[in-house]
Amino acid sequence: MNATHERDEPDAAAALSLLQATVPMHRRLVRPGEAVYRAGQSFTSLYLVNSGTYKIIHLVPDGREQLVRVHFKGDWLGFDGIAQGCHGCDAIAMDIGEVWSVRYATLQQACTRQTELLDLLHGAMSREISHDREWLMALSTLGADARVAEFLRHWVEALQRRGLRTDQILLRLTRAEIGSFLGLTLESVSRAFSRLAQEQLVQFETSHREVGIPDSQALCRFVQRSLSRESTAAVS
Amino acid sequence: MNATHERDEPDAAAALSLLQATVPMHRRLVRPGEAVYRAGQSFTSLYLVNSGTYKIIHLVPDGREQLVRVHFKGDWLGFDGIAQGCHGCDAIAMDIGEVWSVRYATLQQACTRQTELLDLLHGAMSREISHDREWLMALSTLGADARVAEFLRHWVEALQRRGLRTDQILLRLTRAEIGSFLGLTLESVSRAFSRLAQEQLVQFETSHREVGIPDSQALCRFVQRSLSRESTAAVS
DNA sequence: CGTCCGCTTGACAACTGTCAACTGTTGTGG
DNA sequence: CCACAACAGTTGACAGTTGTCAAGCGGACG
Repeated sequence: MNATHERDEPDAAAALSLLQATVPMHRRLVRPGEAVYRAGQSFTSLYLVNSGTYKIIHLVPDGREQLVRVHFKGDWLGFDGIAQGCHGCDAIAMDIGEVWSVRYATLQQACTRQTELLDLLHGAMSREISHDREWLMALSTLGADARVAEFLRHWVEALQRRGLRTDQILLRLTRAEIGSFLGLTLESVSRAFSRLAQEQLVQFETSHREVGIPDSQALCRFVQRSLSRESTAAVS
Repeated sequence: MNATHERDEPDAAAALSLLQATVPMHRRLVRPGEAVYRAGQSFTSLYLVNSGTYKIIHLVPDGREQLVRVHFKGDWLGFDGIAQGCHGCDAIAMDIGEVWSVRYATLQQACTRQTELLDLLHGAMSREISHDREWLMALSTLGADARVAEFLRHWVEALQRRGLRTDQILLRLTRAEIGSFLGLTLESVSRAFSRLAQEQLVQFETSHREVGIPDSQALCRFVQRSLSRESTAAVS
């Protein structure tokens, strides 16, 4: 599939094989735009991503939608439902993919026997919490250009951990969706992309969704510089 | 202590008594400014808050600090450490309080025997994820005034769930700390408070840290109104 | 009593949102 | 095959919000 010979993220591979070995689950194929689950739907199962890309969105009454998060292979979907008993967001497939659904009750019982499974689950939830916190901090400290750069950096990092190519990434999101995630308007996202392109940090080919990343390190440096310039919102 | 005769949040009380009954733990008293754990410190234990208020902060190299979250009785501290093996933030006591520390390895073993404990833990982590997501959305959609209102609303809600008085709350945070949490400058926070006071949504007594909330419902309405006015950052 | 610190307020600058025009692509139907 | 509409994206001009800088107030504490 790619130049690195399917060297998937260790965690992702381990999670998938362990789950396959210990718990009964249901493989489900999804098509672009199809929902894995929807907000309000009662919580019964967790979903482990085997392939594809998924967006978590929150629908506001007006019909507008807010992008909350993007998930890749090895990620779990649906943790938000455990506490409340129903899901708070929609999980939508962005391309053809496969999720493995596991009944939560079953998983719970399996956890009492398999400590590795418990580790796996807690690790995934913990990572989810850390990830959300990183974004909380990013949103409260970074300006528009740096937010878009950080968005790309995270995407690249996610692909990197899964052994996929990172010099050319395909965002299956509109500018408006990216903006709704970053707290910006679509125009601000577009301008940010233009400025990043001017600084040679990204390149656009024929499609505006395909982003060339010549040097992912340079993106990190850009975000770091932006952080150190902003003495903003700091204490003493 | 208060008019409602110590009617604590059911969840919090249940969590505390269940933990006490099933797992060996260490009661630890903390004083204002004392750290429960610090960023970089290796992860060994989780901490369940028995009393007091705690802030989770992230220290940036420059010595500046970023407020990430505030915790109350019944909340767990330290989930972010599970995946990475060390804590990513500092947890600092804001007043005198008591936390119950439980070795994670021990807790894990106990979970294999006590399903209720597993439920409890997963519920807490799930709630943490939902909570962070709510704030992600708030930060990307709300203006300055609404963010401050939302901040107060959350604080009130947290006290309400624990059966404490909510008409008069004591923020143990400076304007700068609130600002760092909300992605605003201390001046913007101050101005937002002034505008909320003008609209009779809050009242300030002698101290600027004591906030009177005559009608917490009105705060909700204010945030809702603010949301519907902003067709911002929406998709189609 | 004086200093330090947290808070408020004002004036101005910078950034982002709003509105509008325009380009380019895609898909549909004549 | 072309005309057309629909849609994603870019760009410019301008307005609104928030950040920056500066001044001043008042309580806490030595």
